[in-house]
Amino acid sequence: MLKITRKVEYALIAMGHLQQKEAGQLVSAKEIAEQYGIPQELLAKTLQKLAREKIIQAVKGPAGGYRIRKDSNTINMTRFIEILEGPLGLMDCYFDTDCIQLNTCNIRTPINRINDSIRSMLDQMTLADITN
Amino acid sequence: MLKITRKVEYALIAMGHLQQKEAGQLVSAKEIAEQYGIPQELLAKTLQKLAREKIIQAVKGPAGGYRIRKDSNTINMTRFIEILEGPLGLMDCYFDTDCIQLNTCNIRTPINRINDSIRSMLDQMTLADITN
DNA sequence: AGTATATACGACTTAATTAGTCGTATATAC
DNA sequence: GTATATACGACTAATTAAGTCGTATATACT
Repeated sequence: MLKITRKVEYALIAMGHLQQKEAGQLVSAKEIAEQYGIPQELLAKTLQKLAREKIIQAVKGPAGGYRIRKDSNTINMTRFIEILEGPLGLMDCYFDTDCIQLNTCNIRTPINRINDSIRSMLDQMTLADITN
Repeated sequence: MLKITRKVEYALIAMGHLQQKEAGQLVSAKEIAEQYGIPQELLAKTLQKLAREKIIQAVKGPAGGYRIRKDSNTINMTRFIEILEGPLGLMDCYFDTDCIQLNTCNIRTPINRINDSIRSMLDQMTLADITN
């Protein structure tokens, strides 16, 4: 509980790695996977998601790979996590409002307050804060 | 991801319910389970854990049940959650230090900083903040 | 043109965690 | 002694996360 998934973990490791490279330098998923001992295909899929959302840039073909964008490290952690894992909330009713217990539930409001706290914390945190 | 488990959810609902009762009044797991439409046995087990840790007081026998203690609502959320779910950290390496990747891992420190932020937030939050 | 290597991506399988159930023991009020 | 409540470990079911596979596409290089 309250754990980050491997997808996010691997993605952060990769972002950290990419940011250490000189601007414009391409690194393949394979290279990163090997260096950190993580499953290549899984890492590839998460990097593809990030590329789709324009967090990083992908280049196909041999000698291709991924590279950082100018604004890559200004993205906040809420967005980053939600790209990879979907909606970020302590309970589903933070997004879905079709809970049967909604009327009797006596903790929805306070839980959502915690939620907001965590979210705003992650909102204010950029990738640069993590990977630098 | 970053979700609270049902155990904690149910426990919070129950605590909220107990706190609404007058001091010393006993409420059975069955009664709470029925009122909020949650599985009785599961709720019972979580309340037992809380009783074992002296968060609430249990009374056996017919007309028995659980009741709030004087200091029940001064407990902080980190402790409350950890009683029910065990160690609370975004990554296992926050507690276990036997990760193979520890040496190559480039995100351990920053992740732990986030961890500390979330923990201290939950540390400063008492049960009363949630259930009142 | 053909080959090697990279991303792209959906479908699938396996592993791990969470949720919920069951059986049995114990305490106690009536 | 019976009914009802907590106590608690063992078990099963359901859900989610982790990882794999197959296939398509782009492209640099020979």
